[in-house]
Amino acid sequence: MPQQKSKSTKARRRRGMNAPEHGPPPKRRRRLDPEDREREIVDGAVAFFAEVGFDGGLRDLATRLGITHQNLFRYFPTKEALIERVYKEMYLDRWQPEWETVLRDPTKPLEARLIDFYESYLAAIFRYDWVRIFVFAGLKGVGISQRYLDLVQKRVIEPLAIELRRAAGLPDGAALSREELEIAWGLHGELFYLAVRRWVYDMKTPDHLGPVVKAAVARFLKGAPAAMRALNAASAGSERGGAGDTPGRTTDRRSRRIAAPQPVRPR
Amino acid sequence: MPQQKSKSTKARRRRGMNAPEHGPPPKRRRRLDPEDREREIVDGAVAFFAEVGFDGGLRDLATRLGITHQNLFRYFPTKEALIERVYKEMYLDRWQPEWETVLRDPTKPLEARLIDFYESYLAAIFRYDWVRIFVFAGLKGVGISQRYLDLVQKRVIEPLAIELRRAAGLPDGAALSREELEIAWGLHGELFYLAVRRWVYDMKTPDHLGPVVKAAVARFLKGAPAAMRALNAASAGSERGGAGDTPGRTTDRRSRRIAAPQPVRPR
DNA sequence: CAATCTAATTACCGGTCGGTAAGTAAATTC
DNA sequence: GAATTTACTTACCGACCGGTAATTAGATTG
Repeated sequence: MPQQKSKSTKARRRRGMNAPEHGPPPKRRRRLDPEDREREIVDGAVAFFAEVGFDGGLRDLATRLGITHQNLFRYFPTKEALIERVYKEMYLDRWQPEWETVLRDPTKPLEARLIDFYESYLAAIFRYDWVRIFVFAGLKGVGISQRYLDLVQKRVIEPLAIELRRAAGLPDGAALSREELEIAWGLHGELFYLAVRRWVYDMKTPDHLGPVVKAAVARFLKGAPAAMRALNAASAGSERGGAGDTPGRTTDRRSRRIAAPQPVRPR
Repeated sequence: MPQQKSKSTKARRRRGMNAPEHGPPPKRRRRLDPEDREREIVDGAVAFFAEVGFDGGLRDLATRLGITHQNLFRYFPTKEALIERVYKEMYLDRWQPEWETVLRDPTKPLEARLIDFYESYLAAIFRYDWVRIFVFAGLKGVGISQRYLDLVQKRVIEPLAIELRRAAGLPDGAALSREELEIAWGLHGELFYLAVRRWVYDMKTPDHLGPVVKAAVARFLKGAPAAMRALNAASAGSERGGAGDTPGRTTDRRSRRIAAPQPVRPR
């Protein structure tokens, strides 16, 4: 790691041009402050790998940045290290802890909480870079995206499932079954798939997410509590008919719990 | 195209061993009938590219098949041609026209139709190979996966949206708005995202899809017709607020139809 | 201005990629 | 059995990959 130099000279930095200079490279050699250059490299790498995937060549990336590919090695010892940095920027540094509190805020109705959460969440991830890199990483089998989804499950899906239980008037406390989690994943999946359609398959999608989120949440909440109740069908019948037409298999539900040893109780 | 030989000798084919021989390659040279070899190559390519993506090397693929990579060129003039063949097998040849009729069958209630359709559809696509190649192809920007999704929209999503209109007691005939389509995409996306969680992110998902499909459809139908009605809010009041809180734009909704040009990739 | 420091470069390496050309061997035919 | 056909292989090519080593040049300092 050659960066982070004397630090006494750090004050008088900041030259003029910092734009990535996409066009024809200036003949004159640009000598940047290491942290500026590193910033450019990381940002460029995010955009580059999002577009072509992690098999993209370092020479191509360097060309986009207006530098030679060797210069990359001054900042990252290996391609893998650069990719790790991209992951970090995308998934570790961008998780907002408030999300977890918004979902549990008892002063607001569940519908408002879900709308607030998903509007904020989508504002963070509904982007070309984020979605595509996330999918690339998943296909590559990189552990970080799997761990990210585990985080989503623990901090979003499980709390939401518990709220749904409450909204359905069901007793709390028992571990969440896989089927209960699947209900909560439904809303999440619907919205994420919208992002995939947009950024992976380049389909036309609504311009503004707000109305879509509101509609999806409202629709979701109209069916989800009843579905939770249907899972725990031992107690009460469905409230409007229609959904309860496949009543079987709900008796042994308690037997196949999720493996999670820890009680999902929010901290 | 070297295959498809004299055809007069086609009758006396079929040697013994046809298994892909995954283990140590037999020292003796296997001389296969061209169509058998081609079948092995295509099947092997599907499995191989599904695993590592289309950047996987032909030498690796050939090694798995127990042949040399040159032999591949006897059957496919270029790597791209092989990949095209994989697409064809996966997406063109596996579409079942009955799907389109099942959805419109007027003798069954909509819920039963949706359950039948999605159980059949998922039985076809909820597979490691299919899902991963579909996602790989989308990221690569290959036209075929985009065209496939256009097909899905035309043959599944649009008919479903029309059925939802009917179920909501709305007048038929007018062109479908983007928002109406988005409702129908919701169910589809929820189920496809389940496949992505399973085959791309290697998460635990329910073992049997039947109950999941039934639950998702039932839940969906509890909210979707109301959402359709909320979109055409001019007629009746929404039954619980929420979705209709951006009431403007519903009047000129007819003006921005699906054909809208929409700026691609604003970024 | 020369001296210094170091960001960024040119030059190069072994390995692998998709693809070509020539040779080899397994089946068929007589 | 010998001749023939052709499925398959070995040998090789230029281009490009990630990565190393030596060199150049832009800014700062005296």
